[in-house]
Amino acid sequence: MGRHSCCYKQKLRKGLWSPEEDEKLLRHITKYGHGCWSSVPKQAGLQRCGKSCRLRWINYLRPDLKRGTFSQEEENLIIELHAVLGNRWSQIAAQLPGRTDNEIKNLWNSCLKKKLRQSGIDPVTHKPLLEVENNGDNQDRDGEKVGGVSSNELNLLKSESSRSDGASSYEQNRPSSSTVIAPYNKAYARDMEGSSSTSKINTPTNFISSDCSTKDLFLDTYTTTSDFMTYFPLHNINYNNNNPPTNESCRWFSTQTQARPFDINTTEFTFPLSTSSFLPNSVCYKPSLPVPSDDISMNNESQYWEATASNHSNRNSPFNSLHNNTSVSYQMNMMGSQTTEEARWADEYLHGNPIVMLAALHNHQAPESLCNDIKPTSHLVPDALPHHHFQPLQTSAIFTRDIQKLTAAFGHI
DNA sequence: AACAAGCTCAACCGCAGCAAT
DNA sequence: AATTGCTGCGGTTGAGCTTGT
Repeated sequence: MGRHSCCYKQKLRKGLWSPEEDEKLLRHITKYGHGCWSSVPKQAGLQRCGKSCRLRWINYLRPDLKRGTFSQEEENLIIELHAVLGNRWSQIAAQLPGRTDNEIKNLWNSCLKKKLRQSGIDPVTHKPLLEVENNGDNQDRDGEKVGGVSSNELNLLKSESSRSDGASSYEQNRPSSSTVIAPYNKAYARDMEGSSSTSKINTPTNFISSDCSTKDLFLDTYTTTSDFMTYFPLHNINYNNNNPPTNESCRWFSTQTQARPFDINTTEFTFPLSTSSFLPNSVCYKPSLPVPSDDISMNNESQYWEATASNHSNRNSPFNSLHNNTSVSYQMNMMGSQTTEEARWADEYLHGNPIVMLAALHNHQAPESLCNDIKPTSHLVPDALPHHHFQPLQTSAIFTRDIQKLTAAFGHI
């Protein structure tokens, strides 16, 4: 590489670690802890720089690392979190115990990105590829390189050139998830004010600052999503006093989050929740995920898919127009290599995704409209919270309760 | 069998943020 | 206020492996 590096300067060893080196480092850290990383190699008798030791420990030697391939649940969670956090790998990794940011980054770059593309979803924006491509000029069909620059890169360049505040391009390009989470922050805060279950929760003091932007709430108050998720007691989201959590619904969460065990019967959850937990039936991913059996109209998969598909003709749905649009998009994609299931998956990803859906709710916009900052037509966007509109779309009583809960919590989102 | 292309993953790099001086 | 050192992060590289021709 020929570039300057601390290892080069100090003539230290580089490259793969030998078992002996591993043993030395492991023994040293086990015995003394790492303390100041820059002094570790000397103390451990290694010809490495501290940075290299730290990396080796974090990515390989740490005893709490989970080895092996990623489970489907983990992959799903990564995709969800990426939609919210973008390439903030360390924050994503914080939600997956035993996984490193490097590991997740590698998985994303080698596998998940491709999966999303194949399903017609832009891995950068988490929007339909065609929609993304329609916004650009010299872009190919599936996000691959055109003239040496991928469509995603073009998008980034575009957004980069159009901004002046110096923030990362992804902040603009990605879905407005920060504005989505904020209502939950508020709802949660209000719930927690009168809750007896706050003992274990370190609720941020400026949690519900009314003049604070939603972005501030999300990104500043909770410096990370992991904070937000960690603080978030599930039952406060999904149920109100009239609808306490049932064993059945709890069982659903167990299946959805089985990668990380937690006690569903405790007063609150202390493990970081998947964003999909907000909307249990949203089924953001392929329907290999178990469909809850306890909920209305969700008793079998075919029924669910049927309901979702039939929504496209539901004139009352605020997402009617976008459904039609995306259906066309996916059908066009399917003319390539996509299967019906993939198209459905992509459809579900967008229209069942709690992030996108709540963004729509919050801004009174359809998900795509929200992404594009296009104001929806008024007849599609009722002023009141459209409870009934979501039922056919989500076919989820729990989701409806979520909305009611939010409405009860702070009225007009 | 040989080669190329694609993929995976460990490791390196530069940079930014922070604290100490 | 400027400098220095440390840490953590995200982007990138490249060796080794797998798969396809």
